[in-house]
Amino acid sequence: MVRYELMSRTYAPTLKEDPAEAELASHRLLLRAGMIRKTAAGLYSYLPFAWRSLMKIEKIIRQEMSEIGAQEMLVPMIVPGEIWQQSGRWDVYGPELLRLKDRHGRDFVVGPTHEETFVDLVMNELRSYKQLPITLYQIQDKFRDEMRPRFGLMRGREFIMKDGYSFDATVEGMQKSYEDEKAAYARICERCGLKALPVVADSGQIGGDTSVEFMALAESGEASLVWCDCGFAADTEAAKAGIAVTEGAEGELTRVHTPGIGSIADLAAFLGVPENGTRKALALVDGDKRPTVCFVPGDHELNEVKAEHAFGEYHLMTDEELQEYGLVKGFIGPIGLPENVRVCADISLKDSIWWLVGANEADYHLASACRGRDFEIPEWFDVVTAQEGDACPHCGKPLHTARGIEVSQVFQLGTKYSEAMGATFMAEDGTEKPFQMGCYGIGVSRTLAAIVEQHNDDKGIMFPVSVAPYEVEIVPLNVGDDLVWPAAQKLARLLGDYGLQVLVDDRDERAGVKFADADLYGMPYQVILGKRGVANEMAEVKCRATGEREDVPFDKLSSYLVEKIIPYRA
RNA sequence: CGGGGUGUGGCGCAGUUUGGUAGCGCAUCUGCUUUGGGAGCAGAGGGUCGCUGGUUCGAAUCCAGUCACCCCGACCA
Repeated sequence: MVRYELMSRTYAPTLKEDPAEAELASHRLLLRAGMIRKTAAGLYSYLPFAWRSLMKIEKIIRQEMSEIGAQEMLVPMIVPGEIWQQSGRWDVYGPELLRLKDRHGRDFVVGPTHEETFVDLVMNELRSYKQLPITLYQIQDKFRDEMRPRFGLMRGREFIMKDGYSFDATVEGMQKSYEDEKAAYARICERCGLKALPVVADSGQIGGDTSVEFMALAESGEASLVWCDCGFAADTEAAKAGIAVTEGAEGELTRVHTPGIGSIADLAAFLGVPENGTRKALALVDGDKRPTVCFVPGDHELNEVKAEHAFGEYHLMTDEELQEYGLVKGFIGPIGLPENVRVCADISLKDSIWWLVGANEADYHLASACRGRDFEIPEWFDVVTAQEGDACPHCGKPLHTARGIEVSQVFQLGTKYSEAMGATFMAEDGTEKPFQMGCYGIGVSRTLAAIVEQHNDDKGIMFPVSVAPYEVEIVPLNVGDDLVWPAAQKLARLLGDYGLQVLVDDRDERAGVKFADADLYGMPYQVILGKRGVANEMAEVKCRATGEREDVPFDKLSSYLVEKIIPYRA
């Protein structure tokens, strides 16, 4: 019975130098610590240490799922194309979806997510409201053919995901299932040692109305979010913030000569007004191929996700298109636009009457343009990205911005998939109704990357106890010594007997090599055994996270470490 | 997919501009010394320079094509 692991028997090849391809701390350190290796672009092999860590993350997930009554199961990774055609996503999902044909020419996809499979699974057996609610989940590899995989585990093409699906009879039931799952997700992040924030999110390609994603706060995160002291937080792609705009001067419509001043920054400086006192005109071609001009506050940016909700498959006009539609780049305004142009504006401008705008004529702007008197805006959309200082939609205080890694997301799907696929049950009132669904995803491998991202220093990883591959690493400095090595074995066995997960660096390496590797691996506690200490039955215990060292007598070592470790297990 | 870049022993790189038959550091193996923060000395093994074709007496080097990977932009756990 092995109660501890020998370094010489595991496979964790470290790199002394930084790999050229790694930019992010997590990518760099997971490679250097011998936890992952790239098999191809966006495809990573998980080596033993990474796998042990992932198993712990999964264990935490399983415990929390069990707490809320969700059942684990497993469906095939390969999905018949037919059910994707039923849901309609076969045509909607782009090249990110890996499609393949079997030898008979039948269509299949490698599952990027499994709403279809689960709906197809339950629709014939769940026939009555009496069988509901039910929540099923699995932990499985997913494949998304990302256009640009990067950052190691952060954005791979194949990745480990926990995906869960709830089936309810009523909207209220679905909301309860959703809230349970959301609460479990918050606990999962916390137990994995992640500082994460639930933020209001866009529901993207998955669909549905209500969605929250959990963002692990990290400067290196690809997602940006806004948050408020009152507890509100949202993905900037979804945030409906209050935006302060400055009114233009009241008075007669005035033509202002602004030679060569086509940018907002130049215009604001030239006329001595704040940038949000100007109105930026964005020219685009909407999903129906109509030329469109959309006005936004001068200091805000168009948000691509929101714009897609408003305009469909739009694109910003090229210089050629601007010319073709008779628009003057840098000087577009609402007065005197060509007839066929669709005109709209961001809702933050709805209360604003006096505008400073382009004159639709090179080198001229219009001051005191009065909405209602000089022009009208027929359509209003929420299309700009919230930014630092915008007002919180809940309490009105200024929002802060931060960056984060999206580790998980929960969605209220409603009947999107059940209706499309004809998945119904018999309701209490005797009518056939589509299931009310929710779906819930955790990027398991991305969670590992996020943990490393939040717990590292210049020497390496600093694993939280709950997800560390091993809890203790014993570092005998001289394995050839006839006192040190027997002591290392004895202590390893002892700590193992107390249930601690122990790794012993039994390699015949120099002290410096072992110290450097131990710091790189980042096991929470190092037990360092040198000749002098061992002669006095003393071990030096180093806490990786704090750097604190303490000399502990052999006979106190197990109780010392048990006390430090057991309470911090997940 | 658009733009930029890189492919040379296991890893990190030089050599390419100006063609002349491949080098450095780390790692590996052997021996001796060393042994609490990535050791020293001596010796050894390992590369048809991503691939294909072309130019040339001669190609890592020049030309064409192709593949892979990385970085910047549009998607998402």
